[in-house]
Amino acid sequence: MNSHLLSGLNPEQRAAVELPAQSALILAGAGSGKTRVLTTRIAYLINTGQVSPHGVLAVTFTNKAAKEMVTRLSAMLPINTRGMWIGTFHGLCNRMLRAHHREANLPQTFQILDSGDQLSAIKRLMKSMNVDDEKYPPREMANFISSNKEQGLRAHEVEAYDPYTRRKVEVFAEYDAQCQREGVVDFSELLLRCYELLSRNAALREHYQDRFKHILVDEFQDTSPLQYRWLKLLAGRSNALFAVGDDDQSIYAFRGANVGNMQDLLRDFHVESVIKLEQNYRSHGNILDAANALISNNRNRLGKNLWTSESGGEQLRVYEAARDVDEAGFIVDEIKQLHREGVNLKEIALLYRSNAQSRVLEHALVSAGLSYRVYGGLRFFERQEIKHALAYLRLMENTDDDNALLRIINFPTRGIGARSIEQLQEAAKMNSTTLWDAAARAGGKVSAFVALIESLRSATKDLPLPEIIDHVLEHSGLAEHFKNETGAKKREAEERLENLNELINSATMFVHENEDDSLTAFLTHASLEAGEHQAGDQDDALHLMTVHASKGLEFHTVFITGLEEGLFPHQNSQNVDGGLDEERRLMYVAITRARRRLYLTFAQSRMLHGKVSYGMVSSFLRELPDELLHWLSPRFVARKSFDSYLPPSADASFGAAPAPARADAGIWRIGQRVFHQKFGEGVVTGVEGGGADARVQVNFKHAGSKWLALEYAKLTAA
DNA sequence: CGCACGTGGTTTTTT
DNA sequence: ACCACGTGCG
Repeated sequence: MNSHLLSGLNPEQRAAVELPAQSALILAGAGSGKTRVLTTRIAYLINTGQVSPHGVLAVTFTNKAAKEMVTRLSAMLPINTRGMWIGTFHGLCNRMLRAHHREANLPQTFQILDSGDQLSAIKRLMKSMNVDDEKYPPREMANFISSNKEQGLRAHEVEAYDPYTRRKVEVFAEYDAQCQREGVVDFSELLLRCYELLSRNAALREHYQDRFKHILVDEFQDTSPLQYRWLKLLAGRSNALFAVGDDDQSIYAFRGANVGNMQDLLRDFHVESVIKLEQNYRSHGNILDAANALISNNRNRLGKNLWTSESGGEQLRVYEAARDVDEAGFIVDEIKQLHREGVNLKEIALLYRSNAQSRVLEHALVSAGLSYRVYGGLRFFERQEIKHALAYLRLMENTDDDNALLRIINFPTRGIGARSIEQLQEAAKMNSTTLWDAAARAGGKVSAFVALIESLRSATKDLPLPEIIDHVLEHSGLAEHFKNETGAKKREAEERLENLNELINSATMFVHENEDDSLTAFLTHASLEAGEHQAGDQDDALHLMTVHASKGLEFHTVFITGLEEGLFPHQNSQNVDGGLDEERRLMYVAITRARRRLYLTFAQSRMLHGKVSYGMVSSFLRELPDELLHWLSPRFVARKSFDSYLPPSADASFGAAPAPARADAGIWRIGQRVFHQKFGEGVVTGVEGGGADARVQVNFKHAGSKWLALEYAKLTAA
């Protein structure tokens, strides 16, 4: 009965699916059928009676991936996937913590702080602790706390040898105490708390170890140390951990991912079988050859080479533009041509390293009347009006949630000013209570607010979820507030009202799709699934997104734009250990998104932070074999190498584009290798100013990064 | 309380 | 260039 499951799998995929019940690492290259192997493995285990659906735990990073797995599994097996433990790390930890909230020392209705909530909680705390927010930027503090938790560390476990770090540790400790008082947890707390729950409570740990005979992990290269420890704990001595990942696509080290987990897994789980999935079903040969050539420049790889049974296909098309706007113009022309040839717009992606680059592209697309969609902006549950509505609901659920209270105590305005709020905070601090308790004892407008929340709560006690929300919107004054808006803000307010209505719709959907249709469950859903970027695959529109956001997707045609030294690879990666390698993996991800056609474009100059800046072609382009590239810009037709690169002004014959306004920083360009009498070797990382003020920034091998005034500094090309 | 203006920062991001 | 945030005034 498994023949239909296994048919169509190549030998390696099949070997992975049919592995005996032991831990394994599947090195799955881009486009090698990774998700298919993962889901087929689960179906196979269940079908062969090796495990019941009840005994499987499958974990992913995104809700999208989890959903996809469930959908595919349902198509393969006639089982109810609803109760199965398939989800994100955060989703599964949340589930365990809810089930054992007492043991985890949490209220049953604990709420989840998203990154924005976390930041405001930290700001508030720092104010009350009198911490200087110039010396300790709240954002940095949030990072400090989260990254320590991702390492599995509590405040008292952090090594602090200097007063600066010690102060941060104090805030860390106080922050956790504040969250505990308020009955809220942030994202990393969800994981750490769950880890601690399992590690301290032997009975619980053994219960889950007995249950989950097979643990499957997607995108294993993206796991953090804490996530890995959590997996190890659940796997225990005898369960099988089936990890699928690709070290070459590890692009999230900056947020705590640890590729080293792959090596550790081999050692810790005595993995005998590493299976490599190297056959690619996505791209033509030249695209894969380019990807392979590029990534071979990285050291410390587990080693993998993608191949395809398809033909080589086209060469990669390279285009150099004078300015960013010309780059955009070229892209528009090519897209129009492709569209005429019958390629759907939604089969074309424009990728860039950083979000700011979308602006110029968007401008050109609008002028040309091409429809597009930018992926990755603000998400539904992160919109201001939605967060306000949710804050009412959260406060009704859990009055200890100071964050929620502060957000809405004066929104819409009800005459409770900064002064009254300060008094509340002082009173709460004095009596070590929450703001709600302090508010309950206050009079006047504050007590009216307390009464409002209480009346919302009692009036909605027995209502179904969508009606609760409807009632709150109508009686909190939120809907009213936006309805009354006039003048310049009218349109904006109308949109916000629409979004609030959409919130009711999403609650209706939620009730239909979930067994647990409580308010708490919905609020959790809102925190953990910030809302898919509006779907809408129906209309034919171009895809614009960062390279990061493109991971996992594929397109007929891909444009990788802004291939300039300093942009991609990004100059900030220069100072980070292993930074360049991660940038190269990012480029590898970008290249492997393309099925048939790949454009690589760059510009000699572009607007950056409000100034024109000049860059050199990306070193990544130089790492691609010449024979795979087809130069579309005239300049380089006769030239095979970049070594004789000249500033734009030196070549008057270039195209018809107007010459860019020239910086007097002369011939120095970002990415250029230089030599200085005193500081030695370095690379130009910035160019600015003109005339006597012209300066270049150079990152010296030994002397570090410096700004040099060109009038005085003696720089030579190296 | 709310708006106007000034200032600083500006890679990537899911949960 | 652009946006988010904070301060000071009406």
